[in-house]
Amino acid sequence: MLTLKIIQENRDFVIERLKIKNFQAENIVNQILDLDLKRRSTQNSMDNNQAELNKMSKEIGSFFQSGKVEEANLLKEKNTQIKELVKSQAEELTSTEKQLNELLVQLPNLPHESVPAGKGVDDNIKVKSGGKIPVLSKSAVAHWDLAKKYDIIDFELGNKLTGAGFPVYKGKGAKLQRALISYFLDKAIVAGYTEVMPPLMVNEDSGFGTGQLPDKEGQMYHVTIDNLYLIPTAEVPVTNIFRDEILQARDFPKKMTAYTPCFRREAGSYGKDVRGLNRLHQFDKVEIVQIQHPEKSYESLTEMVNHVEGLVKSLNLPYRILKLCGGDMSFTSALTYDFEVFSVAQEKWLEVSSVSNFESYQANRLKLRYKEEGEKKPLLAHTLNGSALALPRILAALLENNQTDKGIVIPEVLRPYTGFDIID
RNA sequence: GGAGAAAUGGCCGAGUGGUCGAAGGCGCACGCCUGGAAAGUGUGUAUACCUCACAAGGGUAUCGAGGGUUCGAAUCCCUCUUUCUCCGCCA
Repeated sequence: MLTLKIIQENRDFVIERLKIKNFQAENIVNQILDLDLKRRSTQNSMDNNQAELNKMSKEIGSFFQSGKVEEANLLKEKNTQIKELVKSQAEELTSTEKQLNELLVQLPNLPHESVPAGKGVDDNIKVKSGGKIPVLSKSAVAHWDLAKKYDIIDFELGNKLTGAGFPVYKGKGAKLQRALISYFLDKAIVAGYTEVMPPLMVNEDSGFGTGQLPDKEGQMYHVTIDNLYLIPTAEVPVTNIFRDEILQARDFPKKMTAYTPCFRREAGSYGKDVRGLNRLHQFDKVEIVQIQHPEKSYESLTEMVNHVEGLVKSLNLPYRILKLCGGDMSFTSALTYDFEVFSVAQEKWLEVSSVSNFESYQANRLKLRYKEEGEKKPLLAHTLNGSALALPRILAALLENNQTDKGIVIPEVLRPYTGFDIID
């Protein structure tokens, strides 16, 4: 979330910038500023009263020790009144802080100055494209047909075991999944990321830290009996590794990568691009995460974008990179680049990666801070993450784009991992 | 799942009702010492909030979390969480 300080010092600017995200903030901002005023005056008064109480307690103690019981009892009575007052002030403070927090959490992150205005996907800006769109024979079919033809992905079996959106990968299909995961992880490790295998379920605090809770609760599978959430992305557990931490500036950047399955309820997206691998409830993804010094976070963002581009290129997929407009950006992001690959048989661009700088927005929620050499006060770090990459749509594009009369040709870079060069 | 023990600052560890944000040690930072280093030695070393100039200074809170008793709690009581040991179960 945004810090109070930013809102206090840049009230009008905050309101203006959030309009880029199509968010009308004026009302909330005003309420926040009012509540903060109230909070401070309550705190101030309560502290003074508490100080008085503390002083009196010491006096009472010394009265008792010197046997002046009368004086002590007199003070005790006076004490009771102030105590009542402090108690009610404490309650007021708690409730004010709660209200304040509820409002703060409702404000999205400020978009970076370079973020274009826009309503939705059509207003995103193409910053780069590459790769060649292959020309397929007339008999070319979509990946769901290929999956069936070569018996590598079984959607119906997934239906039987679990439900729609939970496919079963079989034979060379399963091996190919594993190959992609290993390949992506190895590339991340070479690029300096430390591999972690995090839990696939997280608690509420973690969900809050990265911004999934409270707003996007409906997107996650909730294990109510233990109050845990299945992760929608490795971003959640991996970024939360650093929750409540104070790092040293010299430790930056922290670079972590993780492969995890991801679970998404995708509530409300029925019938919309859900065919085949396009949108699943469970899918595999390799994620890269960086915790970085605020002055260097945009360098890291570029580095991450380049890393992802390298992956897509190496798979020979036609791709384009989009800079998301304000209307299409996530709540928590300051700047996001999306990667899309072209899936030829469907004739569709499929989003396979989203690389974002959250600046201090998540860090503020996470209490993820760092100390500058020789400085006393901790400052908020910047967090970034990106998919590198999400598997299903990559797989969809690979299957469709690489189909030949003889079978599906495996890209060179994956062959050491698959052990075969064609699916036939 | 059952029984018992425990949870203190970056770490170890003292502290069973008052002057304890907390002894001592280690670590770390800076200084002295040294040709350099080690040893030695001196000083410093949590976080949030309020006041305030995001300075200095002052105040409040925090000894797993939350509540309670008390004029006063790290210290007593209750609830929860976590860890360890033993038993059961088990990949």
